[in-house]
Amino acid sequence: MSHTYKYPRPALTVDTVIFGLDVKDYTLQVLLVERAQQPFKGKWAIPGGFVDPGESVDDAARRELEEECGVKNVFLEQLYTFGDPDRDPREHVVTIAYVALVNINDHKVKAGSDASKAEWFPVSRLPKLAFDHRKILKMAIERIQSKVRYRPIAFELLPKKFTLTQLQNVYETVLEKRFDKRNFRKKMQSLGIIKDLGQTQTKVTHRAAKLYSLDRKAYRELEKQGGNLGV
Amino acid sequence: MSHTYKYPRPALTVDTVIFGLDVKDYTLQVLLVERAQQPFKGKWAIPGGFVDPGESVDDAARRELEEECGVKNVFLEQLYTFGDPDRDPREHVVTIAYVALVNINDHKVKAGSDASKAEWFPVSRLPKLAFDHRKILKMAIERIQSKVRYRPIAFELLPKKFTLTQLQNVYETVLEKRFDKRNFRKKMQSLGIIKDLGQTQTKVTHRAAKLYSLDRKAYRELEKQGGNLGV
DNA sequence: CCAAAAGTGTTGGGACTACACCCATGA
DNA sequence: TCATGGGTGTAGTCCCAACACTTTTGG
Repeated sequence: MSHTYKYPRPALTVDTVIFGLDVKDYTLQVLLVERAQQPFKGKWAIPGGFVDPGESVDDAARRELEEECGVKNVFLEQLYTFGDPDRDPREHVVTIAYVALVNINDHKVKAGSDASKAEWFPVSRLPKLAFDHRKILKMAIERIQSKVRYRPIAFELLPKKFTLTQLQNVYETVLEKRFDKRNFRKKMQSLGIIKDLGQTQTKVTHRAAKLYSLDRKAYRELEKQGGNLGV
Repeated sequence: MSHTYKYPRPALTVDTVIFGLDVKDYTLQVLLVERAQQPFKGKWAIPGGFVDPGESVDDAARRELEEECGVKNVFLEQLYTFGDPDRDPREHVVTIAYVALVNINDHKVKAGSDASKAEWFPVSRLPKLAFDHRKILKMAIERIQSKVRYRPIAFELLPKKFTLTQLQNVYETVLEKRFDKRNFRKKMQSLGIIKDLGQTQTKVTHRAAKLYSLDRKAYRELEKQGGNLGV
């Protein structure tokens, strides 16, 4: 079956830049797929696919992310729409790019469900990319870094109960920057968005750390006042 | 002539939220067009149109803006892509929204070039809008306000030579907020992005104000350091 | 000399930075 | 008792907000 329109239409795809956080070795990584076909056969690319008509583009991105990574309910947001007519040599393909952030340790090697193979790359050592994907990725890195300063996405990557050191590690990894431990703790505590659970770690070979959880209600309050996290 | 594709494709449009600044009465306004056809006949809408294949979506937005408003080289940037399948009752239409900012006094009544009539509305008194345009407009207002804090778009709305009071008026109008005159001046001067031209106003019935111009080189320096304007 | 807008300096408080040491735990 | 990471307080600096009066100009 085919589809006929009065005027020509560009094709529409969704591409999702999936960032994975490896808190263990302080690296921010990206999931890329190797292209099995021309054009750019053998080059690495940001995973993506066509938007099914009748499907919202947000849903297309969520579907894509789940197929690729098997995750739901992670940070996922629209980045930008790239619409140069020559970004794909075959025809005019407009792509709506999304950014996602997942905990890499939960999604280790997880090959793509289609024919292509998928692999994590540290953002500091990227391979050659297909299409205009280098440009998309550059914008995605800027976005994820600025986003983490304003929204509590760092918390999404941690277990419900976490220590302040774990939280600090997430920030340091995404922002590729170290913070002073004392100042970081003071800042987080003064924001009033984390709750001391009155519990501690167990089975650690050193002083057990206190456990905290995100106080979502307080967070939403802060958010309303345009609150950034000041990190 | 018609166009046939193997898989169905959503239609793709560009809608541009055109903000006009009226420095005289401190209002931020939006240019809307009245719809001549169904659906939403008689309702007001954000001006827009289809993306011609082979045309970049940025170019489509620039073309749209020039047709609608007769302006070039003003602030214009992509806002967000809206892709719910039911946002248009006829079929799945994905729209890439843009935001523009022009000086309303240069573009007074300027009716749209197509059949519909165009009118400026203060953002505080908007009519009923077609489609999901209320949602688009809300996001556009947030964007223009946050943008003006980070980028020197205020300067685009002023003549090459301007006074500090004029500059302050632009900020106050877009942000719908008043600033302390002394602090505003100190801030702007300390940023080092404006040059004192050593000239003054003429033909004013009060003390003549000094004239300044934007120092674009210094501005780009500041921009590199992620510099926001702190207003 | 009056009206109208231009122009300017100081002070207090809050937030950030930088910095070094003691504490609890299990091996 | 040692190794490991957890946990804390203070002082200096900078930036911001708040605030009122004098100056220049043309009418």
